[in-house]
Amino acid sequence: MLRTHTCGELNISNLGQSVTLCGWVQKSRDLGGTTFIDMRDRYGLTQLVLNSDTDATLRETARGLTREYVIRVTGTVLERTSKNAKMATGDIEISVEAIEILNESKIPPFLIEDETDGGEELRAKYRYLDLRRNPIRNNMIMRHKLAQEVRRYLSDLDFIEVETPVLIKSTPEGARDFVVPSRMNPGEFYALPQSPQTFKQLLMVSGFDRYFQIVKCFRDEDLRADRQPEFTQIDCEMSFITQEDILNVFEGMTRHLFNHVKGINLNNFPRMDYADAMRLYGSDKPDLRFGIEFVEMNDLVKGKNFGVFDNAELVIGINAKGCAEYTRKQLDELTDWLKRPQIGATGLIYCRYQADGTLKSSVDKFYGEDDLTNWAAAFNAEPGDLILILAGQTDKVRKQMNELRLEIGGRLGLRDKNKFAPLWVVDFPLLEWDEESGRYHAMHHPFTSPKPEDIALLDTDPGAVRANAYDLVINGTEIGGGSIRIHDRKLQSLMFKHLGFSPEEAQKQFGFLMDAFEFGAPPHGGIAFGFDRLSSIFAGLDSIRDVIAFPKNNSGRDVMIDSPSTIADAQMNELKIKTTV
RNA sequence: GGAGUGGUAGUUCAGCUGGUUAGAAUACAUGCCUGUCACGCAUGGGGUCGCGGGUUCGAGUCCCGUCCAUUCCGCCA
Repeated sequence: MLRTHTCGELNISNLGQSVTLCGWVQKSRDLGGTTFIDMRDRYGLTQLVLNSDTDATLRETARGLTREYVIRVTGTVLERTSKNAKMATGDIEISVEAIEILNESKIPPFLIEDETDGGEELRAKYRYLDLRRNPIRNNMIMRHKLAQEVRRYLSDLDFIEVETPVLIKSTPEGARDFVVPSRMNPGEFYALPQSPQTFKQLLMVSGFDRYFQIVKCFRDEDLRADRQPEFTQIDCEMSFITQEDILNVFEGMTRHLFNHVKGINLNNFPRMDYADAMRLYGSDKPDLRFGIEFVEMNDLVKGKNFGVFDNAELVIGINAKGCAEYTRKQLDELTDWLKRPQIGATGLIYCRYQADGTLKSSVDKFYGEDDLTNWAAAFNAEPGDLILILAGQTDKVRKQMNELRLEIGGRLGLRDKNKFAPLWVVDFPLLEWDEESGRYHAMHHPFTSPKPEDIALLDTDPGAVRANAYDLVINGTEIGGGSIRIHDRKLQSLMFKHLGFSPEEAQKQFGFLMDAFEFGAPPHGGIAFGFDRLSSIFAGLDSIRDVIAFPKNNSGRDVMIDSPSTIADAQMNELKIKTTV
């Protein structure tokens, strides 16, 4: 070992000891007669001191040290004459007796400090320097703890971690696959898994009973702040269970993680039907850190000759508590914000419950005081509140109101990063109509089982069939999702039929799974958590990039190693990939 | 595929209705300073204003195109 201690552990109890530390030069402060150097490693910061008692050539060496030099220092632990309460090692300093320069460093392009001056792009290019900073390193440490606690919790419940293949088969369902050419099978391709879904089901057929894996998954779709082309899932599956068992085990896991990693004890997670989530919040992942439920107003507003409301399929409103003070200008800005193409509302109608108890709406021409009083009652509004109303086609207006609700919640400071509101959303629809392809798609995936009592509806009203599917939502982010699977060949075939597969296609794509179901497949189900998203929520971040050691940018590029990149013609030839221009 | 925002010193940014030599902070360099810890003080170096074209007597600023970054919509079973 080149060192006797780390830079984070020395304190007043070490006084007088001769120690050797290794680390990076964080900063030096040369006061003329005295030179202070802050030395950093993963564990902390220790101050070195050189003064008139120090050897002259040693002081000269110390003056030549600039930021990020890697040094090995031997000296004696002294009590500081002026202590620094803000530092863990602030009571002591090292009187330097020897300095060995282990490696020099160029001046880094941005500050290696908690509050850096570097922008995202620069930090990404020099990610190894960014990872030296406390906030990013702490994210990595927290992520490690999360993974460790996941393994501990699940292992204690007899789950077994099994690795599944990364080179698998491309399927047409779901997201676009990343593909890998096969040199030994010219013209053929592997696909990288979007999830280990079929493998974990086969492990259930194999009798593994309880499986999990912390595993990389891949989707070749456009990225977002919370979406990377390669991401990590906590993938889980259990046999001989009901939906209730899955919810209990994984609610337990989530609470275990909050308890052991953040020291937070969460109450029992509420549950909500998909239909209620859509009706009350316009979203299948409502942020329950705050209330503000939708109020449906059709009965209150129809038939008063106001065309916008009369022609609308749905009129809904929310009560923005205490926002009656909003000026006309603020409301116009809010309206413009709603009209942006990303949201696409056609207009915003409001009703102020003014401080003096009177009601004033933007549609007073059509609605009298009695009407507005009824509105206020429906919203439990009080003086000082502002009712915001949207009208239109049901799905669209709910989606728009969801955006408005989140915006208002944010403005009212109700989306506190230190508050955690988990929610199970259950009873998702099995199928979802897709205009583009003109057929139903599996809302979750094609292996999800329908609720037995709804199977009859498959032929008459496929969109109304509910699935044994569930999502775990925390603070409006989908953290996990799963389902009770189909374990019967006949039912699985029926599903593929409803998804527009011919029997031949179904056999070609998923025959291996349906064949397996014929050899004693147990009833099973599972769930997968987005590990990056979970980590980002624990870290209080909106983006998952800073909980990933080496993330990709918005275009799927790694700007540090500069990938993806072209390959040599020889490689292309070997892979039998034709180049067409 | 679409919409928004941005690109000016190593870095983060300012730069108005187009007008002298493009600024600030910080970083960096040099000097001074014996208790700093955001040390202080003084001095200094540092710019293809993303790239290409256009308008104009004159473009960092206006227009067109393009590239890059970022956020969102589509997409993501």
